[in-house]
Amino acid sequence: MSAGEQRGRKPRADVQRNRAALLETAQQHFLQHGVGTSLEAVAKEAGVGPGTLYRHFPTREALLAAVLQTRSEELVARQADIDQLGDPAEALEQWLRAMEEYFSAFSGLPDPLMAAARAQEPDNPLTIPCDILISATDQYVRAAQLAGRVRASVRGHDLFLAACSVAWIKGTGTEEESLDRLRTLIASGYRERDTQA
Amino acid sequence: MSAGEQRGRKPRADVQRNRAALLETAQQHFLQHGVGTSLEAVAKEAGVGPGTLYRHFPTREALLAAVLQTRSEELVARQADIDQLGDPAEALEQWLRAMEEYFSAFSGLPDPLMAAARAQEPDNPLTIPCDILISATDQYVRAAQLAGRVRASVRGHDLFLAACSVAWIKGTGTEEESLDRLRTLIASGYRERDTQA
DNA sequence: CATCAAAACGGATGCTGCCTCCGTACGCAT
DNA sequence: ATGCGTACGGAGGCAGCATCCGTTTTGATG
Repeated sequence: MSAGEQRGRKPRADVQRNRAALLETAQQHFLQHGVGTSLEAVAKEAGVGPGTLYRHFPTREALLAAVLQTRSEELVARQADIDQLGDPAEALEQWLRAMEEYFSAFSGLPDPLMAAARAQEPDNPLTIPCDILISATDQYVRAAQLAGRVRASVRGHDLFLAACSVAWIKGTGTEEESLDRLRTLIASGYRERDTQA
Repeated sequence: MSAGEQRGRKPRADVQRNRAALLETAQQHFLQHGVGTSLEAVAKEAGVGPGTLYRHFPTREALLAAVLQTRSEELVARQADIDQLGDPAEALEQWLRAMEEYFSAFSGLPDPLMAAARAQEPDNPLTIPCDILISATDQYVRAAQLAGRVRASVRGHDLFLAACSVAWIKGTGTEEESLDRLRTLIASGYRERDTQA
């Protein structure tokens, strides 16, 4: 049992070096040029051939998912903070902002993310993060609903889509003020109206 | 004055033929493969060389704008119907749906549209339609606000962005049910709460 | 109808990026 | 030190973009 770790040989040193260099360089390029950046350029700057890049990360999505790994962990870490909050409505709001920031880490990121969320191809490495995010959102939504702060008809998936939309618009270069107006609009949409008992 | 129409020569026949063929073929390809479709393929199927395509439409956006022309006119036509409606809230709602359909004419259309709406490059042929749409939206919003049906803080531009978002999500292949939920969410966001006098 | 010049055509061309394949070199175990 | 297996990386095939220029088409003119 526990077969995994180092069956047979020990992992080679250059493999780990190359992988690390690729991830670091890829992140820089994604940040500067968006998710559509040239993979050849990434390989060249990382000091490896194209073949090496594609062996480590067979598709653009695989590379993207690997680069996103760090940020995913940050998001999970933020969840701990958010869960500390007493107010479930406040928690939901902060969670939505956290997701939105995650989605807008790189320009153009929402597109492959949505594709992954929809397609349900189990081999797409972006599918897993998406599923996790959707169900996490749903939990925050339910909690806020139990407290009567969010309308009963709202689903986690709806707000996942909304956060993704805002991130997409952000990625198109819209001014922050317009984004804030949109966020407010959405918040007015999901919040429960004050029941005047 | 009225200098325009046919100064000097008469327009050549092949020019008009080619332009029409290109527009027709381009529309088919945009419909089937989205706005990112291969322009070479369009030219080939239209029976012209790449040079001819690029002479008629120097950029992808120019071709897109020309193809969109017909649909823009349909949208204007729908405005006449919508303006007939007595209820300004209903009018706004229908206008938003009409815009959304316009935005989702081709998969991937929202991206260049947003780019045009933001950039304000006067040479971008998509910029003009966007400006028109935003101000039209603003008029419907104002009318509905005067009737007390839409919250005072809402701007036409906000709902333009919202419609664009929904169209974008639609383009990613999300199911119609999820879209409807999102539309409802947005509507709840901009509608005035019932004032219980 | 014949001729001419302008205008338009279209394909060859150079470029960039994607992705694969395979001879070579490297690193680890012995 | 040696050998095996793994990983490397660049060459190469392909597709799409955008341009340039020799050739053809077209309408005007006499």
